[in-house]
Amino acid sequence: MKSFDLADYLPYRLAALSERISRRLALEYGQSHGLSMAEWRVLVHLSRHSEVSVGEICTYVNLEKPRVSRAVARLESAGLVNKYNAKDDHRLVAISLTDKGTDALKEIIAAALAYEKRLTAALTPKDMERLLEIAEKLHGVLDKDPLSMPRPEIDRN
Amino acid sequence: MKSFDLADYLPYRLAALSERISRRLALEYGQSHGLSMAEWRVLVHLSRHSEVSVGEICTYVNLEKPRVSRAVARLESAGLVNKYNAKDDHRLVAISLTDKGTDALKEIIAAALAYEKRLTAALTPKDMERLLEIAEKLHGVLDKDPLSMPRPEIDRN
DNA sequence: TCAATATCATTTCGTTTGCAACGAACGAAA
DNA sequence: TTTCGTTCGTTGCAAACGAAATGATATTGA
Repeated sequence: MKSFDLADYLPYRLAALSERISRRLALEYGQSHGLSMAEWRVLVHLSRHSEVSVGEICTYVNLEKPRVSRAVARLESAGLVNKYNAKDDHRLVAISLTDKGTDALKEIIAAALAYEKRLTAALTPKDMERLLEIAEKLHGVLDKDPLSMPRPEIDRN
Repeated sequence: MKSFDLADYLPYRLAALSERISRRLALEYGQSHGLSMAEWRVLVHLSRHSEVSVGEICTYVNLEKPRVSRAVARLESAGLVNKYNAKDDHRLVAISLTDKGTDALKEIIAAALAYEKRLTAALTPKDMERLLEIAEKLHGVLDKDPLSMPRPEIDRN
């Protein structure tokens, strides 16, 4: 039997690190505002785009459609977003932040940025540059692999 | 409102990359042998350790106890592992690979290593070294954060 | 020795997840 | 206009998930 150690396996290492970071980050928007990761990502997208559809949010925040749909529903009943029918195309939906959502997001973004700062403070600028460069190389491999899921729109270059 | 782009947010970037890799990898052990990620990790641990308990697997493969317990149950009914009561301490369970499990694992490990090779082929040795170094720095930040989950045993440098 | 406490694996229970099916609304072609 | 195929968002459903409860065994301390 070939020797195989999870601890040295790149996909595992990345997953473990990423999960550890994500779970810690989830406390920032979870404990303070009771949001899930999906809800947090939806809000973030809305901070930059208004009157957007569920589908657009999906491609941008890299989540499945049912998940975004349910996240939006919860955000709506929490009063953080508005949801209308799109004027021109009645299949689509037009989602926007409410004032309450805007206020909540302001706080959460501040917390999220502060948390990111704590992480990146341990890295040199060169580290950061290299990390993104390496990530790009790995994405490049997956891009050429037809069995891989498409690269998230947001993560192009 | 402060500008905030998910695309530039380190925790998101890591999560997106890691998930893309994990999902592609899952095809290797999923389509060929019908295994879940939890089952795959359990098998991997068993390739190096015999007569282990559920708890030990947990700390090593970084999964919650119910998840490992169920993974082991499925692996057992698939005939890939044996599960006895530990000789000395009857609360513990002693899990080992069967011959069938050993054979399956041999194939899966080969596929997993081949897949990893495709990824790392895009990286220089220096890249790899730097990536691990950066990961270590990020873990270091989390280690000092009491709100963060404990670092996976396996990932201690 | 015998409670009281701790540890281990499993199971229970409520929630979340994603695939697939669905109905509604659009666009194209006849 | 009508019909067919497509694209929306939502929902049904079964599987997976994790926190907490459970039951079984060990260990500790009186």
